[in-house]
Amino acid sequence: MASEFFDKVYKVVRLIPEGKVTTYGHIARFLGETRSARVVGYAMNASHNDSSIPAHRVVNRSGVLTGKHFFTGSTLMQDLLESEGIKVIEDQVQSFESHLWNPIDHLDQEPFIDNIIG
DNA sequence: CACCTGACTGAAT
DNA sequence: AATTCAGCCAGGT
Repeated sequence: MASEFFDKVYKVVRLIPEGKVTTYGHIARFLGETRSARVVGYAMNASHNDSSIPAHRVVNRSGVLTGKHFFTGSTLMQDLLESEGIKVIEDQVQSFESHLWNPIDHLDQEPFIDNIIG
């Protein structure tokens, strides 16, 4: 059962393009809850069952795959990212900033984002 | 019903 | 520069 906040988190995560990643903090900030980054992570945990949510594209602010332990197998999260063209070494996304997709940067370009904030 | 914990982060010390 | 603290939400004990 997802709260309104969780629901928004899921919608944002689903918008992350292939080959891109974003962070818990960016999502939280985008939703106007800068300090709820932790809850974003918790939302991902809660959404663990929903395969439509590309949780592997969400990493922490350093580009580290903090949530990989929650994926089946020890390297699935990394494999998924690498299959999208993102190189990962020791749980750390390489060229992290160049792969970073910040939803806030797309506020003007992505009309459907308005639906999320609603 | 009170307390603890967790895929985090920015500010304060 | 490194470490600690507080804040956020939901679910479990």
